[in-house]
Amino acid sequence: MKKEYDPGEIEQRWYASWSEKGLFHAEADSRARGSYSMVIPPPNVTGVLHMGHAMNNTLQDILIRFNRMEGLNTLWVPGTDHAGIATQNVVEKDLAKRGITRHDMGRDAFVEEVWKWRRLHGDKIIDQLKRMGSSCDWERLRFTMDKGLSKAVRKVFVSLYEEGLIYRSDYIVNWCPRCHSALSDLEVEHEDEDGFLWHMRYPLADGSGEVVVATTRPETMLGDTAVAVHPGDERYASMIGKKCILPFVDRQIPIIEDAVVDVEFGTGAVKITPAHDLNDYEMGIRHGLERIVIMDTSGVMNENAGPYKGMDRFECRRVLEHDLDAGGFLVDKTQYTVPVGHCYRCKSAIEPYLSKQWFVRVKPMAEDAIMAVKEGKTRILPAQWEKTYFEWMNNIRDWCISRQIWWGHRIPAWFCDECGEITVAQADPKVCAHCGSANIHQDSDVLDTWFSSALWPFSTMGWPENTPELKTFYPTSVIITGFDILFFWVARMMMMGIKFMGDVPFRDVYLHALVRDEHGHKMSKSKGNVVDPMDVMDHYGADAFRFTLTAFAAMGRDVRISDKRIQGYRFFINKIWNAGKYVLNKIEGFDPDSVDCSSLRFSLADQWILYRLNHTIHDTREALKGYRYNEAAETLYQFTWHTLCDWYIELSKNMLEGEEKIPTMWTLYYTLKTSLELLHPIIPFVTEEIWQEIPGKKEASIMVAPYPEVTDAFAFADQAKAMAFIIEAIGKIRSIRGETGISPKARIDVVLRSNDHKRQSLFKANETYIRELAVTQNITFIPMDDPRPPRSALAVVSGMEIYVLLEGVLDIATEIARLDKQITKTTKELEKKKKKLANQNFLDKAKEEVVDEQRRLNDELESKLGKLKTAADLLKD
RNA sequence: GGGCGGGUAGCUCAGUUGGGAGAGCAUCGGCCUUACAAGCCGAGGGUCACAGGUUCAAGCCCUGUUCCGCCUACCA
Repeated sequence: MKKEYDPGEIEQRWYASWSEKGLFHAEADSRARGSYSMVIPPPNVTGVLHMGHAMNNTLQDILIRFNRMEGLNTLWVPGTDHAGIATQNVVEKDLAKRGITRHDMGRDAFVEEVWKWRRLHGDKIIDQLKRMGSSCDWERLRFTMDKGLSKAVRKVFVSLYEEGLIYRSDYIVNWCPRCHSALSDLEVEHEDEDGFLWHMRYPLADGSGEVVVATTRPETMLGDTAVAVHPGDERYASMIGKKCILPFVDRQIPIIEDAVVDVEFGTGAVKITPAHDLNDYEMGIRHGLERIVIMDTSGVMNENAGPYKGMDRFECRRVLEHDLDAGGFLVDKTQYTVPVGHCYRCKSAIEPYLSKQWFVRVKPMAEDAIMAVKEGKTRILPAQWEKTYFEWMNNIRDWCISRQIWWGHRIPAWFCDECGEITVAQADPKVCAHCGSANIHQDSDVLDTWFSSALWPFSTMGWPENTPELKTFYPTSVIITGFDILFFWVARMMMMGIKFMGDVPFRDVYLHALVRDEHGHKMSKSKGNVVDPMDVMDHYGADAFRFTLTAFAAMGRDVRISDKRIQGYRFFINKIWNAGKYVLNKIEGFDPDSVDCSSLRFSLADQWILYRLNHTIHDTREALKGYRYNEAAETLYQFTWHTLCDWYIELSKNMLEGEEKIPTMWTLYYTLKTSLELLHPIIPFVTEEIWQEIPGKKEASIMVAPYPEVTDAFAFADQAKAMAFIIEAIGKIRSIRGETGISPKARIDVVLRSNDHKRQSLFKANETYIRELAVTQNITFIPMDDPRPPRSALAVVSGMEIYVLLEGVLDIATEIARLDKQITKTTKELEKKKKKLANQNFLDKAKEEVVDEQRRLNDELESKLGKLKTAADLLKD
């Protein structure tokens, strides 16, 4: 084995090996062992791996590998998402470089171009996931525009349509004038911007006065069809029913009353533009108002805008303001913060726009999805997200699913040019279902990308066929994803899964945090703070990267990735490597299969590490089962480095001779192997590399080795406690050495003074540990009747005093100072304890075991303090 | 406007039934001890945002204040 761990070559080699052996594959066999399944949140096919993916896939892979080692029939379905608008934008940009627009090509050619793009670049992110070690079943790789998935999409659309849950209607939608498409409410990002509130006057038609309205969007006045005031607003009572004149377009519009109007806001009179504002649209329906669309699909003013026709909407605003002012219509203009919606893809300002769109009536499905969580059929973790889920589900509005783009699932609806009716069908119809005319054409819109994603947990398993996959693996065990797509995706999968499969799509939902930069800022290209996971892996290896993400994945908290931290865990990987190297070297030629471990005479140190290992197994398993990733990582880090390496391996160096040799070799072998298996789900590569070198009979890969289980055979609680005393003593002696500046090489003499015979014999029997790890020479045991050794440093442990003889080793003054420091510290602690125990209420009301514990600690501190004081006095004389 | 999360060591963060405040990095001192200097041994450092309350006991539970972040919203 090489001196330093080199991840690059090793990671590549093992991934290929696992793949060749078919270890990622799961068969759909419901008779087999229990099953465990997951579907990947499909990354955009245009995507490149970012920190979010890295986090997401690491957490998934850990659970997949853990459960696979548990012996479950474990499936992880991978795939990619066609990502309608995003992908179309990418390909359009590509074409633009060649001076071509999609309109030059036409729809069919453009769609073919996107497929071509996908074939060329679409698997990049898949390769990156492999680089991370993701153990997906690649034989089952799916794409949301696959034949099978497209079939599922059509089936769902047609069913919902027939049930009346999908309908087509005029409505105000979020329109992106750049993408030329409607967007769902979720695809709009709101942001407060500095704007203005314009007050403008509309003269009354009968010349009896004027009404002043306030608006943040003066250009929409061109589409006004009413002015509304609150019922009973005395200021305007006399105007109700009258008409006012809209400047520039000279339209007469009524003044109406509606309870929605806020008396306090602005002038208490609001202009109503039913075709360009949702509120106004709804008010328009209530009052039967005309709807005048004043812009085209690019946000350019149309013929209804009269003299402003042909102007961009923002240019129109500027010109109109000038004209209003010039015409004496502008009363006031004040600074005002206004929330503006932006397209989540291209960031253009969203235009509320009246158009005909397809919608899903989601209320009934939302109710079932709420019930499923309330009844515990699906658990949402961390639990605080449940509330958010309910909140959204309860206030859900119909889902606009049509998009005016070309890349995506075409809506399976055909319009009849003869009778005007709509035919919705799974198979492309030849004639209109209503009048039989062959003169039909398909709706040009495609479906919202999330429509197909909503079906992902069952469409990837072959639905609508009744496949063995569905039987074996549905519902999936858990979905792991970022909280940012709880509504986009998780909620909709819940609705669709319950609707079409009759059961929830997953038992658990685990929502992880966002990965941010080290200062807590969201990573973005414009900020230039993006850390590329591929760079990280090039530098530190996939294992170090995965371990970092895991250690940071505390439930419900943002993750701040920092280079330093990754480096720290890179060192940890190297530490494991070196421990492996040490153990393998020491057990060379050792055949673990020839040893019956139940007949081995384990040393105290052996028993101690086996006991600690048992605990580590328990804690790690519990943490993983509870999605407490950071705890699992922390537990294993502490055990491997600070228990196994710092203590046991050091202790083992003096136990590889004589009768201790075989038990020590076995313990080294066993502890290393088990630790690697425990670590494998988090850091698959380095663990496999070392594990393969371990002697003895074992599985073809650590990937399919059984995950370690707690065993009664190592329930060495008493021995572990005894060893802990020795470790404590070694620590105390080392501390004295360190603090008083005794040379690390100087073998010192130590006197252990105690009347505790058991303790004395324990230390006598295990003298070697102290001699080697605390670098001592003579260790003398004396009873409490014997006088304290003069000119010595003192450390107090429970039931024993430890004296380090200083004669000729160092200056007494240093030790006096050291003791004084400890006396101060101990006195403080003791005071706190005394105060507590002096409180009668505490003694009366606290649990008995708590009081006893406090008394014990008090006594211990008291005795320690006394000893320290005596020792200090002695030295001062 | 509504909702959620957070404020713990210089930095990044743990701390799940309330009972002696932790880790990593950074800092300081000492070590090339034959697995590892990407390492080993030792040390220093915190009125757990602030103010109240509950309790024998609060980083943890309750109320209020404040600061930061996020989500959500049809206040023109």
